[in-house]
Amino acid sequence: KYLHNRMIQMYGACGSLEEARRVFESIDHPNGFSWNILLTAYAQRGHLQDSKRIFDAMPERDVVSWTAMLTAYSHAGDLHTAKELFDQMPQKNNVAWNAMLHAYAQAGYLKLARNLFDKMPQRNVVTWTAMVQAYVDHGHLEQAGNLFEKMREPNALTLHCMILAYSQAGDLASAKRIFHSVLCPDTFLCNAMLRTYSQHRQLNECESLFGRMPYRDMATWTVMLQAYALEGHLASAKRIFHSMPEQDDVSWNAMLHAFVASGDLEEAKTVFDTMPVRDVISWSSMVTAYAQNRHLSSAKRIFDGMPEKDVVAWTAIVFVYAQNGLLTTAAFTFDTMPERNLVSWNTIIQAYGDSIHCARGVELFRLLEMEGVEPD
RNA sequence: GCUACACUGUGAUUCU
Repeated sequence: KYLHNRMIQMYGACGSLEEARRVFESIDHPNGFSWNILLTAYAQRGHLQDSKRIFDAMPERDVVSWTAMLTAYSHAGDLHTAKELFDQMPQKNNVAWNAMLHAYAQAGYLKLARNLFDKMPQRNVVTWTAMVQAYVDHGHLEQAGNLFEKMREPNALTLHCMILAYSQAGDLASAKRIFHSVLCPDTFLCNAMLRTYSQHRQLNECESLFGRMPYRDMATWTVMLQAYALEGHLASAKRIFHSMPEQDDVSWNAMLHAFVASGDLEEAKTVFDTMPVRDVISWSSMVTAYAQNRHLSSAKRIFDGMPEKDVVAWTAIVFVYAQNGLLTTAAFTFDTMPERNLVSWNTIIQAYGDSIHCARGVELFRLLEMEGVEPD
């Protein structure tokens, strides 16, 4: 049963929900773990209705099941139902309170989040970090800083959150100060600081920190690769890529994208043909690569050849059509694509806005709001 | 012993 549960979880993690369900159904008497794991597999993939069906079918629901549902509704933007679940939960633990706090924060209700924070039975480091993060995300840097100062045991994640906050606010000095307040920063934290330096185009600082890091993981190398690529040092980026102890799918994609972004179609093609595994990210990078070089038909050929397409890939091809003046094709593709998000809406609205059909752009903007997508 | 909460590296639009 333990092994079966692990299998359900693994299938769920890689998105094979059918397989996950098959394993679940092969279990004689699934235990509470099995049910919860299946439930979260569906919930974390955004299959809200299926999650709810599983939740309702469960022989018994514990605090884990309730919290998983709460989070699922929160991620789907349904704060109302999330709150109802929270109120109906037979018992609540710290995790449940934290999940509700985060739900409020995600929905932009900072005051409600803070009220919850103040009246919670206990607060742990997750609670504090979620609250700090909430202030950061909504641009309340001062309150974030105040709360942070009061924390007794910030962990790497909390520090990372503050580093990011100061970095986004353009206050590199404060970010550095926090980083240097840690005696032995772990790889996680160093990576965050590396990225911050990279974003502020401090390549020398990147190199110096990189050189001082006792341990490097995949993220370390990939951030360095990007830092060089961002400055246009493609040869150095390539050198980093080949110096890595091993390459994973993320670093391959980062290398590919570096060449795409630099406009080097030939190198991009070579990487694409060499990489051991091409996922949906690699394919859409290639769509963009051809589109940038005005190879409309090649872009389309790559797109059509994709084994699976996600919303990013669809949006990329819509943009390619629009950019080449094929507004009708862009619109048709937009209408028929299986899923749309804010970026896809922006893309099609801008396409109309740039054309003589800007009234249609305005019309689409209203449609976007009707679909319940929050415009930016 | 396995499940739920904040959480570091890769792709699309605009702005910086």
